[in-house]
Amino acid sequence: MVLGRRFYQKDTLKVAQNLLGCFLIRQIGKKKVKGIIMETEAYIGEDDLASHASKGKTPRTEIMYGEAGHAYVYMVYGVYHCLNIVTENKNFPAAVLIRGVANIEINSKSNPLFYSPPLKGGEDIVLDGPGKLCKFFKINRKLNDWDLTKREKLWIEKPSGKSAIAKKDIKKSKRVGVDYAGKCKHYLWRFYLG
DNA sequence: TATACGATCACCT
DNA sequence: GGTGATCGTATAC
Repeated sequence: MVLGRRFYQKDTLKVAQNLLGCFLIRQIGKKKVKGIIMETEAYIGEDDLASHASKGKTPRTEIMYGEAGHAYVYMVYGVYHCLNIVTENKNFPAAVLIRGVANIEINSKSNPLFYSPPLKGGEDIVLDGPGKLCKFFKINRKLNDWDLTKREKLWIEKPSGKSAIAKKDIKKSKRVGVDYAGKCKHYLWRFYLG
């Protein structure tokens, strides 16, 4: 079942945790890649000094001020892309960064369709880090502002049945790479499984 | 127009 | 553990 608009319109910290265990799905033509979301981070509001929106609305960050359920894709260090999903209401800049995905499945036995990083094959693949993740899923700036509720190209599905993720299985920690964010760097807004 | 820097990763020691 | 790659943004001039 595809996650709809309402799923993303909730409190960002909730959405970040609810996304754990869901499937991130990328389709290009008939080729499909699917993985379980293992790690997320929340970026909330202009008061969050770690967020790109802390400096206000710009052409780059305006996506975060837009409708929930859209992708915010940006480039870091001139090399890697990061995938975020916009949350909460319009005009409030918030998003969830997808940092880690595991148990990758590819629905084609022939040739690696997607870029194959030097990882172990099969379903043991773990993409730890937004850069690797985006390389593998072929996520780039063309998908910036993409609507994830459309079930095309890129979307997220809930596992069938009740979510098996128990609260106790969700671990929290400080976010990564935000030492410059003052008091905000202490926030435990990174969530992960395992 | 120019400059500084970062929500990272791979490779080195 | 430390560093270099590398480029889109924001900011300053």
